[in-house]
Amino acid sequence: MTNLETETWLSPLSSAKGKPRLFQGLNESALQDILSYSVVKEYEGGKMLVHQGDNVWCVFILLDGHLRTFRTGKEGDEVTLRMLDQGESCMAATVFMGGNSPFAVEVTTKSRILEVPASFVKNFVLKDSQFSINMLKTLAIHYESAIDQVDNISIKTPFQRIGHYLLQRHIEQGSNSMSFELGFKKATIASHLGMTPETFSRALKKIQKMGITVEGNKIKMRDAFALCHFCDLEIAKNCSQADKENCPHCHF
Amino acid sequence: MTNLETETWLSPLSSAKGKPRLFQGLNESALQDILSYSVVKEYEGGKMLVHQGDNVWCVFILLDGHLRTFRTGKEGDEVTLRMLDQGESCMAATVFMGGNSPFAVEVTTKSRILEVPASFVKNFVLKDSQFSINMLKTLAIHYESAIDQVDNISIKTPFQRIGHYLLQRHIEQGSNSMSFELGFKKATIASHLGMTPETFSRALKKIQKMGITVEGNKIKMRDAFALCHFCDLEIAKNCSQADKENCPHCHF
DNA sequence: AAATGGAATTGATTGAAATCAAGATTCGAT
DNA sequence: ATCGAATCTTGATTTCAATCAATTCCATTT
Repeated sequence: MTNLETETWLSPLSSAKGKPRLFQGLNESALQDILSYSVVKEYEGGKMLVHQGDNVWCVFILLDGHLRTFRTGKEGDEVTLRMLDQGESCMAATVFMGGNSPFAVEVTTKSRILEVPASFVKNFVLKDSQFSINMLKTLAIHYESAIDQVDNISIKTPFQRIGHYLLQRHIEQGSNSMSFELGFKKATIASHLGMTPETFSRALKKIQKMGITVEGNKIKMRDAFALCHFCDLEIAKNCSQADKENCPHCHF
Repeated sequence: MTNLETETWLSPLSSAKGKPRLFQGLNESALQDILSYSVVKEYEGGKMLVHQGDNVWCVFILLDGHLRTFRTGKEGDEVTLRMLDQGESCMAATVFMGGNSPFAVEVTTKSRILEVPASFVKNFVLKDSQFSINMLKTLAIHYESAIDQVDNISIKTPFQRIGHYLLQRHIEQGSNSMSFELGFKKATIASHLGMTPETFSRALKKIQKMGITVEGNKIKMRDAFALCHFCDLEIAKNCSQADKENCPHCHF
């Protein structure tokens, strides 16, 4: 497989924005090594990639599309754990635990996915220390965002949760534009935030009084600081406006 | 520092039960290497080891005592994230993220703690692949238990959460004895399970109708299966009775 | 043994989000 | 454009856990 082909087939592997964290800083030969053991597959929206309790044989890296990981309770209720965008990966933790997946993975929109065999991954972390660092960082990020989710669900009101979520999305998407996409179905986000779609809808309505306009999947902000009310230390870390004079709320 | 001294000062490092996961499978020289860069400190209960947002300079490994990690919201409400027993560690993820701690760490009972400098840890994962594996497993476990917490809080009733928690404790503590310790203050557990102490107390009362006796901090079970009702795939993994004929509920 | 203070329990009340139940809106397919 | 299905919104009601408030229990100390 030549370099050119790699670039073509696996565009996110080289693009700045969606480049998988797992591949950052790897030298070309390491990357080729990984790719030679992996396969790229396409899935339609709705397909279940992994069922809760499945034994997983690979790590999934999302080249294109959207995935959702979620957990189902005995009575069929479910929580959305993560909503994955291009470049993100899942099943890394499960592969290291060597057991069954504690959650399910669903393709929400048509996706192209790189599947790296678990056995290869386990060997490769021993050989390539950059890859091992990437793995550690990936798991650390997942862990921290799970903590965030616990925090959100247990000590924030639905209103605050949505504000916090919107602010996060806004900053992730470059924070310069005055508008951004919700990216996922509202019911999915609601489930991620630990509330029903009805509650989500109502809280979203309430938030419009703060200078936010919601049109379907598009969120428009009156000004750059409309969501600052929901900021916290975690978010401020990634905010380009933090500590600037013109940010009215960054007084941590 | 001789071997004998190590054994004496750092008993959990060699004991089977509480041996830190981070040190499992390390050869003696690696262990000595780590220890020579680390310090052991003693703290009284109540001491705050880390405040939310602090910059951390080390990984903590609990040799003796109990710790609690928790997160505080803007209005002062808090969630307990983890309750650490002997041999467990914290701050590993934060060290790899290289930022500020997203949660606080409190000493709940007098503790002896091994403090391993962050800079050393970051270097050592590059040198010792067994250590790097241990680190990955540790993070994976933390991640999975955070997922468990999300699951608990958002799709289980308080009653189910407590049952699940008790069963977990029971199995952790060797599941042969018909009784086990709660281990932490009830209010702390309540906070970990996302409920108030009042709700915790009421649900605990309700659970006694299932053949569980609660006396202060001690839980006694009428029979080995009293808590099986709360079992799930995650727990069954670690249950020595799983898949056995005599377990009335293991029909996964 | 009495006294103190923190922790846990118990009861009464409130409130916020889930649930139940219709509509409205969007989107895709024909 | 028209139909149908899925998604989302809105309103009315219920329910479960939080809150408020008062004891009781327990561990320490004196």
